Amino acid sequence: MRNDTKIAPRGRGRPRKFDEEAALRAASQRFRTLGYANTSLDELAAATGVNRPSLYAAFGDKKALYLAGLARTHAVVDSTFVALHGVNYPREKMLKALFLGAIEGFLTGEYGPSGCIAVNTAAAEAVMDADIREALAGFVALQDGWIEKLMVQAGSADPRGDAQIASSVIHSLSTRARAGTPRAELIAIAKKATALLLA
Amino acid sequence: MRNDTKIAPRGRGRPRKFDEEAALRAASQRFRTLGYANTSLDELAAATGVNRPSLYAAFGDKKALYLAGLARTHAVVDSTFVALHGVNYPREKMLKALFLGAIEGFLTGEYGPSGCIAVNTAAAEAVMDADIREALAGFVALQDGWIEKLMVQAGSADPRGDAQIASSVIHSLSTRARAGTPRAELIAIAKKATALLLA
DNA sequence: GTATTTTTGTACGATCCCGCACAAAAATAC
DNA sequence: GTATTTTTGTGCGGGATCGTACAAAAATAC
Repeated sequence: MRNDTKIAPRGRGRPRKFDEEAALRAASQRFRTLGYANTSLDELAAATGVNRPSLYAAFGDKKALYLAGLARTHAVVDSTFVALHGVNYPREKMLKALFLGAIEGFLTGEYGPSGCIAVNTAAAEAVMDADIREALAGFVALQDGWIEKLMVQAGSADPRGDAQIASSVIHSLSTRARAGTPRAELIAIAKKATALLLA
Repeated sequence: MRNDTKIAPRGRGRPRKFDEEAALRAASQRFRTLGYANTSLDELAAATGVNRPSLYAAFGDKKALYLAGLARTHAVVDSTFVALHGVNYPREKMLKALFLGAIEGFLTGEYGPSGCIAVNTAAAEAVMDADIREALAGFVALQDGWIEKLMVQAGSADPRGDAQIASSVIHSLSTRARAGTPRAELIAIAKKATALLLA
């Protein structure tokens, strides 16, 4: 296995042994699998290969690391939407790509289908933690907003409403994936949603 | 405030000081607000008025108490669907009652809108804990199944598909409520979903 | 009134976990 | 080569948490 993620030189002191982006990716993976509250810093240190003090130095405390992971995922999702918007598919093909892409992502996971980190782990913390609640709201808004753009592009008569429904179905696909629903049923739901939105 | 929830006599030893159902309700409330992993037994003891050893004696460990709370909520939801099925509304009225009832429930909470305990707290544990995952799957199936029955009753041409979409929108309404989405927007989404399902 | 049974409530031990202190290590600057 | 700077990694202290042991309390059975 290659691990060539080189690190930008930092000028003076001892060079970092880890790649910040890779560590963030590993930490996010762990948070997504275990949930925020169940993920200990020891596990994060083990998963990232970075010991606790270095994690603190690089990211701050546990919550800051989690929020950084959410922000990274936010950026990844955003660029995915940029790409999908770029190809300019007709309505049906766009919906298909949207739903099926989401499903495949949601079926991913270290120990089984894990859905969306925001919908399925941030939500648990959202009532008592305003920062995480805002991050979750930001995710929802990102998805709603982009799908609305896609709907406009595809000539929807009610882009906002159609986007809210498509986005909602995606939320549910995330929950269902995590509940163990098999791929075939997720795809059936996506097909039905597509049919309703095209009618 | 009245508290007349009397306790069934238990025959021999010292009588219980608490009502099992009331304790379960209080515990579930706390789990819903804080999430499973964030809820300590000390908090549960404080919220229920039952000290830890008595909680263990009555329900078993923390997970058993949580699962009992989910089961109780499951039963409550089930009886709600029984009632909704009993009134035999026409399609539009039925969908309105379904969505608006869900929204009002999701906006409930000790410290702000808390959504559905299963969708928003069980999901976080679902990847690593098979018991909780099954409980979540049971919730999803309960809702899908009942809404399908309602769709049949209301004369839907595709009861299964329509039910899956309606159910999915409800999942998302739960997530959105927890993210802080205001009631008006939740209602707008419900209206749009109703329109699509009636088309 | 005595024995039995069940619940209560205090107290405890063991574990886990977070966040940081501190010295060693590894680089650059001069 | 010496000083400076930054990261590493061990190790620790305080605190929270889970689950249980054990004696006191409160009821019934005889």
